[in-house]
Amino acid sequence: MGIVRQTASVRSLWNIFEQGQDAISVVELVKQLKHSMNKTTVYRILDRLEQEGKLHSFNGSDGLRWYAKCHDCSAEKHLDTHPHFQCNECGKVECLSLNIPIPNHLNHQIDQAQILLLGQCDACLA
Amino acid sequence: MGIVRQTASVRSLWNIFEQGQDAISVVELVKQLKHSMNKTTVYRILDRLEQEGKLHSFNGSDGLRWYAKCHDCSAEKHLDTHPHFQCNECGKVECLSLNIPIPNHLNHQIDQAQILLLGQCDACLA
DNA sequence: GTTTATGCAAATTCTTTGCAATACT
DNA sequence: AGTATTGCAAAGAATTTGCATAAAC
Repeated sequence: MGIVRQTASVRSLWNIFEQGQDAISVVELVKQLKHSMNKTTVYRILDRLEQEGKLHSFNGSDGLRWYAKCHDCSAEKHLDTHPHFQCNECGKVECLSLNIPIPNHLNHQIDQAQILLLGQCDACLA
Repeated sequence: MGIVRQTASVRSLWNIFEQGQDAISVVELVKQLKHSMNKTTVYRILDRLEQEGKLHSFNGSDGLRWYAKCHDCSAEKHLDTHPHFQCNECGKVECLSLNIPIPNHLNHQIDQAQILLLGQCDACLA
């Protein structure tokens, strides 16, 4: 795993991403890992995994920081413009695998895009 | 269902939006209005103005809540998809007046879009 | 006069920091 | 051995809440 050492904590945390839903808030992770590691450690591991390009983070509409496994964003060549969908009711966040075209004639240098779509998920609609 | 009253505080706060840049963080507003009203009041007025449709809010990459005057979003008919641009260096946020097309074949009910573009503003590039 | 707005202080919640101790390679 | 990682406690920062008072309609 490169610079990031293979500690038990890192494996526990990564495991959650391998098995669970694709986007999880830090708060939720801290809650789930409460008995196996300190919350500070959770924050720090997430930081490292993001720097390594294994995860990407964004801010939910709830003001929390969310992390998700990187799919195409690891390429790093082009601007990653896949949106995240957050349910207004249950708060769950989901990565959507598609590309939202961003016009490039804006006279701004754009390095990153955070696209958050808010609505209701199928479960909450039913 | 209460009405929004025209108080001196509301006018002071609104004044900042009329004169200043189009997007301001709550923290900045609290700082600017420190001597004329309590920070709790700032939060509450912003809340009301947003409910009235005069302002819209979104979360910056800094984790802060930002507010901006509504332009087209007041129409409320269609999905407002104008992006906000935040400079990674100075942190300033700007509303960009354009429409980012969101595909509607996603099988999600989408009520709102928060599009945050990150990069460097002209001032910081120079 | 009734209802909404405000101030103040305190509480909550999320995140970061410092430092000594521990575990990885 | 050397360096990255962790735990813990404490600090910081943003936002919310409860309640009594004040101001708007």
